[in-house]
Amino acid sequence: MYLGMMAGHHMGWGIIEEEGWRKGPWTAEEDGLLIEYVKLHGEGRWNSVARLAGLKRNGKSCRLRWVNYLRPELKRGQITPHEESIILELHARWGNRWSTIARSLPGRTDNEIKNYWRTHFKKKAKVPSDASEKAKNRFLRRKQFHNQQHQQQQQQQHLQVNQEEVKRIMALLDENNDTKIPCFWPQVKQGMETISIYPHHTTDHQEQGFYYSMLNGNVSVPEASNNEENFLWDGLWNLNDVHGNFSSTCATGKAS
DNA sequence: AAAAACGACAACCGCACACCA
DNA sequence: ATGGTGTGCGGTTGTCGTTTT
Repeated sequence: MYLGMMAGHHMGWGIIEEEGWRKGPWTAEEDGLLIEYVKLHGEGRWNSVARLAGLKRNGKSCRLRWVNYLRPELKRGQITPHEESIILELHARWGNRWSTIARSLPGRTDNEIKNYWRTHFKKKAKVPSDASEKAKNRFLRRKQFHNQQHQQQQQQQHLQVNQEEVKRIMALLDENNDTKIPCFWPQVKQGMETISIYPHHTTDHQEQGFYYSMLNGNVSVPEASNNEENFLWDGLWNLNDVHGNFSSTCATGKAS
């Protein structure tokens, strides 16, 4: 039930609330006023917009319109297959933490991702006996097996990463100013295994260390990651992968 | 051709949290 | 300590266009 619609009176589907706030779809004129406001005053202080910009919209509405639609850095167009795979992987990891997922997809909003998920995957995700559920179970069994093996191994030897290779890759990422975009997290051969490197998002790479994610889903979390969320980076699995082939994922480090 | 169902997207709501006086 | 304000998040709903029956 749409309370605003009941409380206010219609102007098409553009509603004036009793308090005087407009609701419903934004007009081009309102968009223009909001853009002008942000140009002059920057983002934030949304409750001042009505007064300063002459908009009959409350602060929440203004913020939402800006964040989800008017921001210049927003990416338009369809979600790409690559973005889709990231959404799937991060949703498997974090559940409905849309804003967290959105931080890994530059130019996409939490609202957009949420809508996309609901439209494309919610029904599938509800069915517990489908192929992806079976794949997940296979994954968990496999992961458990590898964890047991690696626990023994890691007690004996500390993981030594090819530091030179890591530095080289990080320099490349920096050059491209690309460290926040999970287009490709590089992988480094480490003995028999391939390791994906997730850069820690601070300025000093020397001190931060990196997150490692083994191709086989096993994981070593270095000293630098000391909170719960980092610790959760114990490898990702791909909902798409119904055949049980588990790939290293193109995950991202935390956005700042 | 018309109605129903569906999909995509925009926008609202309630709640929680941070900050400040 | 507390109440007010601003902001962000996740859930939900409404609208509209397209597809299916």
